[in-house]
Amino acid sequence: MFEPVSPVRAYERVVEQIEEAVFAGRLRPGARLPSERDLMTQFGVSRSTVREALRVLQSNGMIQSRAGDPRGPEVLPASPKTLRKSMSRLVRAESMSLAELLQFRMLMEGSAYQLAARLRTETQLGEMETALRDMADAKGHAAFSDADVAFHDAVARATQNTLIVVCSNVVRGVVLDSIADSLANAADQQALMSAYLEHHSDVLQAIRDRDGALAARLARQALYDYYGTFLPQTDRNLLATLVTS
Amino acid sequence: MFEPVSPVRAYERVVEQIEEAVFAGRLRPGARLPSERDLMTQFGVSRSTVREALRVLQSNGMIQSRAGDPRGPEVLPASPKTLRKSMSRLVRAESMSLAELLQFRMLMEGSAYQLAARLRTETQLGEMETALRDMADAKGHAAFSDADVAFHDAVARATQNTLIVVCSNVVRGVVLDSIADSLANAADQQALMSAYLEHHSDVLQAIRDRDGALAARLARQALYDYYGTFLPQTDRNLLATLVTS
DNA sequence: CCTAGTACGCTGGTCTGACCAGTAGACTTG
DNA sequence: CAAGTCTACTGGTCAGACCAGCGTACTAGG
Repeated sequence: MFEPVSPVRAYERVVEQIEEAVFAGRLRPGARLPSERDLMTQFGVSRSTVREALRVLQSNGMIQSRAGDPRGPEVLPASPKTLRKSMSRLVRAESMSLAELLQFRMLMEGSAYQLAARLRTETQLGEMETALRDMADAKGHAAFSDADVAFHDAVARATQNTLIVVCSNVVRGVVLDSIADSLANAADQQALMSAYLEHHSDVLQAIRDRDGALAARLARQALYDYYGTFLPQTDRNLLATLVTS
Repeated sequence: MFEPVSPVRAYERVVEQIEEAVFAGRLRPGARLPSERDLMTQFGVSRSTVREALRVLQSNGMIQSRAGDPRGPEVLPASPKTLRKSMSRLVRAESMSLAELLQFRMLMEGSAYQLAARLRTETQLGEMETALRDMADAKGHAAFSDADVAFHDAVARATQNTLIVVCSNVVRGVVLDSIADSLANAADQQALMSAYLEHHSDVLQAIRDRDGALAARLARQALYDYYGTFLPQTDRNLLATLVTS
């Protein structure tokens, strides 16, 4: 019949007020908050309380403070970093398998590529081509990976859906988080990379042809071939059925 | 050539150590941390530092503390709550439209339903039927919504992919966050609900028949019909093309 | 003997006041 | 006018204090 109530701590109200100001646009990214000592008089609380509030905001990625900077804490632009952090955390806590992550990514990226094939503009096609060329020219693993990210981002942007862009990015990051070391030690990196590259040029062609179904299938195939090598056989079989569907 | 370094604050190391203990399983959900005064001697820092560390952990949803409880701060089980919070935050900050959210949900849920149709067991089919019956029997909006959640969860679980379960849940939550008020004031709630219900029983039949493509299409259709009424016409047209693809 | 009620010892939440290293910008110096 | 120095303030940390709130152990009453 009634809802349980919990006491509202002082620092929570400080957080709320600052959050509200950010969301309402009164505090834009790049703006500076008053110093802790100013905030403490403005809110009428002690510095410890202000500091705990700022700590929360900082851990949420909303502000950043540097010791000594007379300009005060900086309001940061929204970033998917915290999203990625909390997803990574959950993946670890629930001990999700790489197979699950990969399956999810295949599903999501498949849908995204299908949509992208339909909506892509010539400009975006150009971005994808550039990224692909960068991948081919890449010397080290880092450069290759950067170009890869650029390619996927270009495709995601072609969907004209910000949430798809963000989530693709985040999920890719989470997959990489949980595989980074295996990837670095992979025996036949070179072969893997060139196969991956070839797949992507096929994907690009499908997107150019506005063949969404094909683009989706090829994207799933590329993921399967690239990351599947790190999976145990049983998981690999499970994902194989996803490639063609 | 070199990476920029930032000074590591004391409270960050405290956070790291406690996080590490949680991830390594040395601190399981339900366990209690030492009191702040104990932690301060164990870490060799002041109470303010300990408190700022605990504040960060609390805002990440890893612990919870109650004033006066002699058992100390409680380690919480991992929960998608923070994931939802950070996604909601991002949606607001990037001012994503409802159309984008819905499009994303249609894509993701479509894929999930397709997979669920293939993998569902008889038990899960039973869970879906129960949820559907609860929806039909539901008196108020709250009960209806609860049963709806149960249905979607049952389908998500049928995919046997934890990440799909979590993300479906989160995205549904985010959509509801950004529409809750419109939904409550909807003129023809009753008609909307009964149409929604009918769609779901069709979806269930498709899942029962293991017809993934149909299940996906019907799921997208249901979302479109239900939430589409809250969209401006142009956005609605955009999503309409998604339903049949 | 058991139960109801109370008192205690601790908890977290908040405040005060202090010190330090670090930074930006004004200020001085060549 | 450019180089370097100085200073006033910043955030990070510490110490010590007080309060309300919670469990528990103890006590008084049945």
